[in-house]
Amino acid sequence: MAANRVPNGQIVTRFPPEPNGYLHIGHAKAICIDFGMAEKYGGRCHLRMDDTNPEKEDQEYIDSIKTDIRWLGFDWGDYEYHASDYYDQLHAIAVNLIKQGMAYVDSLSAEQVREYRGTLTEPGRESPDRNRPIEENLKLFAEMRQGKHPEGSLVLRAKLDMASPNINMRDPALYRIKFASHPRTGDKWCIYPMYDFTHPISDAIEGITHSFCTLEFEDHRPAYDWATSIDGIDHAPRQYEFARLNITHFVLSKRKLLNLVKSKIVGGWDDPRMPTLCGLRRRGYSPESIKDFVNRVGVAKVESIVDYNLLEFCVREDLNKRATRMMAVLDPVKVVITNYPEDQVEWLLADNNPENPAAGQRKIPFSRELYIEREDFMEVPVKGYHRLYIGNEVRLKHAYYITCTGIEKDADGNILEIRCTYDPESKGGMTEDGRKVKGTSHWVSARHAIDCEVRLYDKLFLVENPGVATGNYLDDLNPESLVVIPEAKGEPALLDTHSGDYLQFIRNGYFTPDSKDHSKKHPVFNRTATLKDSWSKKLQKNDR
RNA sequence: UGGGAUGUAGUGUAAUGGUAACACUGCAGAUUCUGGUUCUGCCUUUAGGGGUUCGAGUCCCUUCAUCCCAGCCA
Repeated sequence: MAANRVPNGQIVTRFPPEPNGYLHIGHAKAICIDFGMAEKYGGRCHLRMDDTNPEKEDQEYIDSIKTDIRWLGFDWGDYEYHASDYYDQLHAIAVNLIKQGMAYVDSLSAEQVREYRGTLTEPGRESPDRNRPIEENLKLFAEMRQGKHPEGSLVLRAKLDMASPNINMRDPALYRIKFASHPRTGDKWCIYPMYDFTHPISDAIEGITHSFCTLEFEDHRPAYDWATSIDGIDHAPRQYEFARLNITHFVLSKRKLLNLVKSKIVGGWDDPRMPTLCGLRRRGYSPESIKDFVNRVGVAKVESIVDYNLLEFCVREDLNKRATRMMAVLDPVKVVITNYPEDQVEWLLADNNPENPAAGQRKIPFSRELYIEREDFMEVPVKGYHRLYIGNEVRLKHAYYITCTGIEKDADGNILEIRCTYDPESKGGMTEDGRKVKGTSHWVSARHAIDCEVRLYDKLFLVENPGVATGNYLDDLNPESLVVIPEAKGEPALLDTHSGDYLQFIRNGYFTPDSKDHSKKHPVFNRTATLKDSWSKKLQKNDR
């Protein structure tokens, strides 16, 4: 995109987050564009904190933003800036503007400014202060800086065009008074520059060539072009707009995300159901899957809503390649292999990842009493069911073929244990005679099993566009977005997993140890995504 | 009713004025020691109407639809 505009091919971009919230997947799109363009054309990308509103901004956010960008795999090198680095320069430029009669101090109240601005269809009127003498402007502006005037009493405005059809050009505010302490400049300033003034000039100072931003800034481009053409600014970056990322079943507005956190609907910014980068990370998403997703979505100027399915496809595709396969039983029922020696234990070999032989193998213990998934047995099998039922033979993954001979129930009819026999010839999961066994179940040896907590995460919202039909996105919350299984049974090797590991619990989905709560003493696994499940789909169809 | 943008399968994104395509979803089937993976096939597209042209998704006119803008937020 327009890289040929730069003579030596050196393009310079910037990612300019406002540190007033955590980065989410929508920002990931911007990051991929800003850093990606620079990478692609052999340029560089600056990280610049757009910190011009001390009331909303916080060091906590600054730190998290840097962590998240690095996690995604991007590096701004030494090019780390803050809009607040330019406060002195910005101030000098403003003073010059006043001297040239191009800016004035306005004493209209905020309400009055609004009235004078006119409406979308009617032009505005000029402020009575618009022609205040330059000397007076200079004096007042100096006093503003010295803290001699209360917040809201005065504002510095550019003298542009009150009749402009573009409201952003009707004498935009350049500086406002705020007696707020800034995370970086402390109490040095009590006047702070506005976005339309700060952003373009910061871009110019840094030698940015391509300033990418979202569509809503399109209307600000004339203001951007004005600010970068102020006398003394010798570099003219150009602004390009692209559409924001929207994803079905998600909300991506800072306000709504903040509300989810504050109202404790989720556990925090890094709750695995949040679309924040820290949330997705804790959920078990790899940075590669997120970047792949963003690349597949593409860049355009049409407002669009991407199907959540595409995101899930991207994680699954990536995790399928890299996740270590393990076995865990979430809803255990006991299986007793009646012809297997009481005290015998065999350590069977299992592939860590069939998609990647280099991942090696590990050993899992097999014994007479096992757990399998409750839904892997049916007393009265439905049509097409090829798992365990009385008389049927199935394979225990990596182990043996077993045939169900009977079950034992309690007084209420609950299945207590399933009795089976095994075929010693089928060790490793196959036989010489090549007979077909359709069903394969995962399992865990009862005496070797470890107890673990498993957190089953699902979409936070039930509908594609939360709030659109109901009027309130909170009405569309999925009550089952988190289902906790306090005591799942897992194979022993699960004890050796760590935060950041990508796992697949065979036939159950992709999981990762929780970065906050997981420990050897109390293993906790978060479900990143389910496996595709054509069987339950088929069942549902048969029900209808 | 001011200004700025945008309309291509269900979704997202491509197509020097020259056969409308790719991915996801959905559906059907094959393979499989995960009902996963993999593979095969199918469904469905240029907002409407005019015009220019041998030929239009692309150029022109027009209509319609959608989004953004009236912070001393970014």
